[in-house]
Amino acid sequence: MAGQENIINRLTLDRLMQYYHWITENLDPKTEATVSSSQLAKQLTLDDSQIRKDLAVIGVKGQRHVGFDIQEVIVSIRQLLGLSKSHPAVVLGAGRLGGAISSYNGFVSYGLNIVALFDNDPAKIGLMIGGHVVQPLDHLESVIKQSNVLLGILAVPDHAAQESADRVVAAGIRVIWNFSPAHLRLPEDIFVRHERLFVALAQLFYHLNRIDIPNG
Amino acid sequence: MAGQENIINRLTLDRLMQYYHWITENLDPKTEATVSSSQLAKQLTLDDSQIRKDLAVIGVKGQRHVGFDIQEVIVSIRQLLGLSKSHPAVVLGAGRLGGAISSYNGFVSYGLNIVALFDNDPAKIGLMIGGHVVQPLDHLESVIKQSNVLLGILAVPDHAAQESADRVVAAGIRVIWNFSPAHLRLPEDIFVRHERLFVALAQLFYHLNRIDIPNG
DNA sequence: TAGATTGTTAATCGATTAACAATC
DNA sequence: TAGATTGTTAATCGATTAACAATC
Repeated sequence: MAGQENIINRLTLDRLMQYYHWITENLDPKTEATVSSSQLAKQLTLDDSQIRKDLAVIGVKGQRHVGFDIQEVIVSIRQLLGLSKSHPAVVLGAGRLGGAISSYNGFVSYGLNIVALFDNDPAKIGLMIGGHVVQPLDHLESVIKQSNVLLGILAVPDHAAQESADRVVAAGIRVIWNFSPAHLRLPEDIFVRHERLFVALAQLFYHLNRIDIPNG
Repeated sequence: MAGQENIINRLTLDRLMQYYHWITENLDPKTEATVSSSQLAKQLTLDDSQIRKDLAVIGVKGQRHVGFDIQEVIVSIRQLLGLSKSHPAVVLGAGRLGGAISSYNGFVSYGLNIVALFDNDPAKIGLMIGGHVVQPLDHLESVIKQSNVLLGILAVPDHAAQESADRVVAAGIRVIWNFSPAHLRLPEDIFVRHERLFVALAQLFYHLNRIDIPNG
């Protein structure tokens, strides 16, 4: 009874992040105190029941006739995800994508803290990218240990992905954000989120092809 | 009966793209002629029925006792998505992310053809990024018309996203790949794929927090 | 008060997985 | 042939949406 723990699923977590983002970007707690599920639903093109359910999952209670307290929603999501904490991470691959990830302020504002950026290309080592000096991969293990890093971000080429993943896991990484197209094979207890940007092309091209021939 | 058209859904399209990628990266049609659904399923951690169903959707027939002809699978997916065609696209936003998208060879190899990269920052205009000269937004409409561009890629800051989207749509864009966190409001007939990278942080942090306190 | 909104259950929808006959 | 594999239907699972009593 006590150890019963509900793992919140991916879709719910993604939506909660969207709620948080929209509220903090668009509502001013000084002028508005509450937000209703139908208001949020309209803005994000979602069903209002969905929003009430998601908020119920994390224990946020609304007030009938009024809506949800903005501050309570913000604080609850922030606590659930630890958005006020600093989450140290390492980035592997100092190409354009790795550089973009390392220097994107949108991530920083949520608490992502890139502590180091690695590459094995001697030409890149020593370069300054988004406030980070590119370091050789030799330093990987010591940096991970020293900063207690648990999150690894892979922005390496396809062929280097599995090897990079194995190496960061061996060094103590427990969560991986994989931007490479490769399907990684890792121990069960390592959590991996695949970004797989290239698969989007399937949907984009499919829709483009259907537009090209509008004589149906 | 004739006009009956099955729209293939997002999940199926994404998986087909994964099949295509894995097969072309890992199998050599010279040495192996077929691949079985269970083989693919094992490699991609999917259910084998799923794969047979997806291939049935696009009309690929396997051979009982043997599997699916690799060439047939490749050709069918390539034709469905038009992976051999060139798909012209414009990128808005020449920051690090826009630059990464514009210069990523993985996309080019599938037929994505970035014809222009735009920014409104005078300091960036004229710069060469991944083989593209950064152009001022003034050129947007003429480039879209001249090259018959139907695909727009948004890599602009949150606050500029809606305005950028409206502008490319007005110029003739029909499909949008949105990398900004903003929720875009656009006409029904415009297809939008949201990438929303920041929502991934919710899941990553949630899992990190659960690791931090392993005394459950 | 009347109207608006939550909280929650039930209904629906859709996607995934299991199962197995067909068959090479 | 026996074993392997497809093709497809049925079963299951899970997520979304509808509905509405509770109520401020």
